[in-house]
Amino acid sequence: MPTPAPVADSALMQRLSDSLVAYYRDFTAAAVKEGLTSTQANTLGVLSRGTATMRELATALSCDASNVTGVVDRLERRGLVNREPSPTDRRVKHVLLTDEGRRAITTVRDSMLHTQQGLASLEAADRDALYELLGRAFPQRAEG
Amino acid sequence: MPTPAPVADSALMQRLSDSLVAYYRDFTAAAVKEGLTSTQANTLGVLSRGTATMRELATALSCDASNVTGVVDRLERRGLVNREPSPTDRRVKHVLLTDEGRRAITTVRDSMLHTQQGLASLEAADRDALYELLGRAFPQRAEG
DNA sequence: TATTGTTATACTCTATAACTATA
DNA sequence: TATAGTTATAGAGTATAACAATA
Repeated sequence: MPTPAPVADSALMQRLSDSLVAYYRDFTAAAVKEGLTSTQANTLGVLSRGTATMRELATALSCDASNVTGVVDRLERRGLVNREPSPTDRRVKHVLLTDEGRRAITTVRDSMLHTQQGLASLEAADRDALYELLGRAFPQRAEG
Repeated sequence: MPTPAPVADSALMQRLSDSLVAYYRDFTAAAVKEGLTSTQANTLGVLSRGTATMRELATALSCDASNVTGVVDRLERRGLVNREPSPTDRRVKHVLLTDEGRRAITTVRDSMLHTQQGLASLEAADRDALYELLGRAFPQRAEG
């Protein structure tokens, strides 16, 4: 047989699911080591890309805005984020990562050993290819 | 410059995170359309590969065994799974997908349009490459 | 009128600890 | 003694609906 049969769509979907489960397990375990839930760590991850309003956080976290209040409450109580009023719209609050919050999310990422080892097992060209393929298969939606 | 600079590890981690978030969002939305939580749909997905004991479900779902009782309770109440006693060990219960449960998880998978469209936008050779790279980056652990 | 953030409420998910039945 | 599954409990995540303040 000159060429192997193409991967069935369902097999690729299944492998994506398996990869997600493995990644999420690694991420959650790393978060727990820092005393964080996966939602809390995910929130810090969003904020590590830049300040966001409560509303923007809800969008990024794919959850209702009412949930963000509690999540940010708990993070703020632990000194990992701050709420600051918007200077231009008194309804809006900006959420910022504190230095301690930035340290926490960095530690979480550095603790994802399974994922890091898996990626490190690929050659540089293969990592580039994976990066490229993921970018095409999961194009990021335009934001705000 | 003859060759492009290799993708930074942090950039690849970030893209992996973004891609899996997009996948998970699609999966959760598809589950909600079927009246399922993501945990419930994930449980049906595990069972679609074959029967599992309560203990095996806990391992596959990466959660404590005590949680599985409630998750399976709710699925069973809706007729999506059944519990059957093991013929060889009276402590053990096997969880089976019903026809309705199999229909539900199939519908969920068929409803993941964003993911399907993303994958369909790749050529066959690229889908094969993605399948292969994910398999190497996230090798599945040996199971019981 | 519409939007931002919050509160109240109810359900689900999750871990820990203690328990029963069985091996 | 150890294991499978359950129950009790408490904390966290989630959606819906209603609300006050602001635009």
